[in-house]
Amino acid sequence: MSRPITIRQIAKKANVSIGTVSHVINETANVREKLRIRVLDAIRSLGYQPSQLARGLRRNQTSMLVMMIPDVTNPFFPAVIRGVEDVAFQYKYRLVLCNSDNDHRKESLYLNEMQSYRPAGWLVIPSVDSDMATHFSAKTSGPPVVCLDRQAQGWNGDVVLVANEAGAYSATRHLLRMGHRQLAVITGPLHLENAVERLNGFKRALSEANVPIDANYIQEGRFERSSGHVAAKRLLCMLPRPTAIFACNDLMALGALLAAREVGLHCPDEISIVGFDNLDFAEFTAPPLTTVHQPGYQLGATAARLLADRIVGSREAPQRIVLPTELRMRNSVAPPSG
Amino acid sequence: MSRPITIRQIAKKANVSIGTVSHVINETANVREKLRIRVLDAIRSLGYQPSQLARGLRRNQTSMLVMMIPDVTNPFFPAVIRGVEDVAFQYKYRLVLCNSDNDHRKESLYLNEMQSYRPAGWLVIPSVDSDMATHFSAKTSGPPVVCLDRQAQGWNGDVVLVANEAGAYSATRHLLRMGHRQLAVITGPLHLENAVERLNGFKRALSEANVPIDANYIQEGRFERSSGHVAAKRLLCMLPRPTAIFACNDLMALGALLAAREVGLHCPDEISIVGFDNLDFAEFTAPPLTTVHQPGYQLGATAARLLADRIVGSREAPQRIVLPTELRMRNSVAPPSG
DNA sequence: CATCTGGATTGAAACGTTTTATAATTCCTC
DNA sequence: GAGGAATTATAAAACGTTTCAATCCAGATG
Repeated sequence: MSRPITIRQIAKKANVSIGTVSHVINETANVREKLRIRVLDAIRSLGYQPSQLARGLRRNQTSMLVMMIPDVTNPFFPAVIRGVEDVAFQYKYRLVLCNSDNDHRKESLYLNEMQSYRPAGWLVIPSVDSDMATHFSAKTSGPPVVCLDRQAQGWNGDVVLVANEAGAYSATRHLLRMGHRQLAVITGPLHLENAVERLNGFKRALSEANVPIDANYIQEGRFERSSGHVAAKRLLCMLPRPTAIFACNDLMALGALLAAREVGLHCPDEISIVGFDNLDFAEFTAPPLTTVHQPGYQLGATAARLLADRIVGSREAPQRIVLPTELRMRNSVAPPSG
Repeated sequence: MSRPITIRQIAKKANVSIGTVSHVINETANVREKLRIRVLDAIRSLGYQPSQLARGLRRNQTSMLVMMIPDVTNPFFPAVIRGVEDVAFQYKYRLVLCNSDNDHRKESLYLNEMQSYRPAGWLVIPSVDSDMATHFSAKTSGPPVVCLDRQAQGWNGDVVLVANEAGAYSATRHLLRMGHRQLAVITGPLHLENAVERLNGFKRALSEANVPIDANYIQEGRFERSSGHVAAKRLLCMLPRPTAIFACNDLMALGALLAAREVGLHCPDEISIVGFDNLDFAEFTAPPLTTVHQPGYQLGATAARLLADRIVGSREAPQRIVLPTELRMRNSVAPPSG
C-alpha cells in the first residue's frame, strides 16, 4: 500500500525546505518567485494533495461542516441540504451529514463524536427535545454553530427560520376569506417551536376574525403522513363537521386528502384542505394542494452563509433571520358547501 | 480557546503511560484490570474523546465513508442515503455527503479532494459520464469503493444495482396485457447505463409480443419532470397517438400526467401512463400512478454492508448485486379506448 | 570595507494519536 | 529464594502538516 505523496517529497523535488512549500501553499509568507514556481511545478508534477488530517491536527480545525438533520427522508430537507451544500462548496467547505432520526440521544451522540473531527462549524436542525443548547453552551469556545429551521429549546445563538406564524396566519385568512367558519387544524408535535408557531398563526387569524375556536378541532399530529391521516379521520367524523382543515405540513395534508377520499368526501367541494411546505408533489395531488411555500433552499443557503461569516470571525450579536413564506393557491380550497 | 482533553491528561490522571491508555481504548493489548479501570474512570471523569484527526493521521485511515451522489434533491436518493447512513452508523462509520450535481468535473474534484481525509471507503452513485473508473483504477491500493445504482463506464469493482431491465419489462408487459399496441417510452439520458437498461426491458417486452416499435415513440428525456413534460407533449400530438406511455422514472411520469391534463386527455381513459421508482408521492397523484418500485433504502443498505465487509478485508471477487424491482399497480393504466 | 536592515528561507517543535521494541513486573518452578 | 518464562507497562518514533524563532543573504548605508 503506497502512501500518498507528502510535503517532504515536494520539498526535496523543488530543493527547498518543507516550510517553504507550506508557505507557498498557504500564501503565508513571501517566497521568491523563482522558488515559488519550482514548488508549484513539483506539486503539479507529483499530483500532491496536502493531508487534511495532518493540517487539521496542527491547526486544530478542518474544513468540514457538520450538519445535523432529523431525517433526510423527510422531503422538506433535501432542498435545505442542497442550499447548504452549494454555499459550503463555494467556500471550500465539505459537508458531513448526520441523521439524528429525531432522537435527541442519537443527536447528542453525533454531536459529541463529530467534535473530535474538529469541524469548522456546525449547522443543526434540532431534533425533537434537542439538548443542543446545553451541549454547545457548555463549551463557550469552539467552532460556531447555527441553528436552522427550528428554534431549539434554550438556544440563543444564531438561528435562521422561516415565517411560520405569518404563513399559518395567511393560510387561515385565506380559508376565512372563502367563507369558512368551522376551521380545524392538524398541528405538528407541540414541543416543536415551529409547530406551535404555526398553531399560533392559525389562532390569531381566527380570533382577529372573531371566529370561535373549538378545542376539538385542534388535533396534534407528528408531521408525518399517517398522523395527518388519523387526525383527519377523527375530524371528519365530528358533528358538526369542520368545513376546512389546515394541516401544518404537506405530508399531513396528504394524509388528510387520503382520509377525505376514504370517507367519501370530495375535496374541495365538501372539505377544504390547506397544507404547509409546498413540497414538490403538492402541485400534483388530486386536487392540487393549496399550501404555504417555505423557502427550503434559501434556508440552507443563508444559514451556511451566516456560518461561513462566523467561521472567519464575525463577532456580531447573534442573529435571528426569518425568511418569508408565501401562500400558493391551488385547488384544494373552495367556499363551504352549506 | 481551551484545547480539548488529550490522551496525555488521561495518562497523567490515571498514573499510567499514554501507551497504556491507548491500549485500553483500542483493546490492542492486555492491561491489568486494575489499571484498566483507573484509565476508564479517568476517561469518563474528564469526558475524553480521542482526536479522530490524530488517530486518522497515524493509522492513515479514518472512520468516514464518503458518498457521492448526483443530487440530494432528486427524490429517489434520500431513501438510498438513509439506507447507507443507517448501516454506516451501526458500523460506527460516519457519512460525508457530496453532490456531484451530475457533473463529472465536480465529481472528480470531490473524489480527489476527499482523498486527503483518508476515508475508510467510498460509496458512489456515478454522475453522467463519470470517470470514477479511471480515477480509482489508477490507484490499485487505497480504500474500497462500491458503485451504486448506476454501473459507471468501465467500472469493474463492486456494484449494487436494481433490476432495471426486468422492471421495465414487467411494466411494459402490463401495458401489453391491458391491450395496448401503440406504446411510447420516455427514456432517461441514454448514456446512463440504467436508462438504456430500462429501454431494453421495454423493447424486449414489445418484441416478444411481436408488437412493432415505432422509432418516433421513443423519446429521450433527462430524468427530470420538465423533460417528461415536453416529451409527452410531443408524443400526444403524434398521429396515430400512442395509447400508453412508459416513463422511465416517476418525475417524468408526473410531467407526462401534467402534459396529458394540459392537452385535455384523461388518464387513464384516454392515455395510460406508467412510471418507474415508486416515489412517495406516486400514490397521491391524480390518478394514482402505476409504477415500478425500486428498493432505494435496500440499495443503500446493501451497498454500505458490502463496503463495510471490504473495509475489514474481504477479498472476494468483485460482486454485482442486483436488487429486484416490483410493479405496483394503481390507477394510471386502463385498456385503450379505441 | 564593515555594518546594518529587512526580507527570504530554514530547522525544529508541536499537534494527538498508534505502535513497536524494550524494559519492568509478575508468576512459576525448582 | 533464585532463575527463567510469561505477561504488562512504557518510552520513543512515527504520521504530515503549520508555525515560530533563528539564520541567511542581498543590498543599502555609513
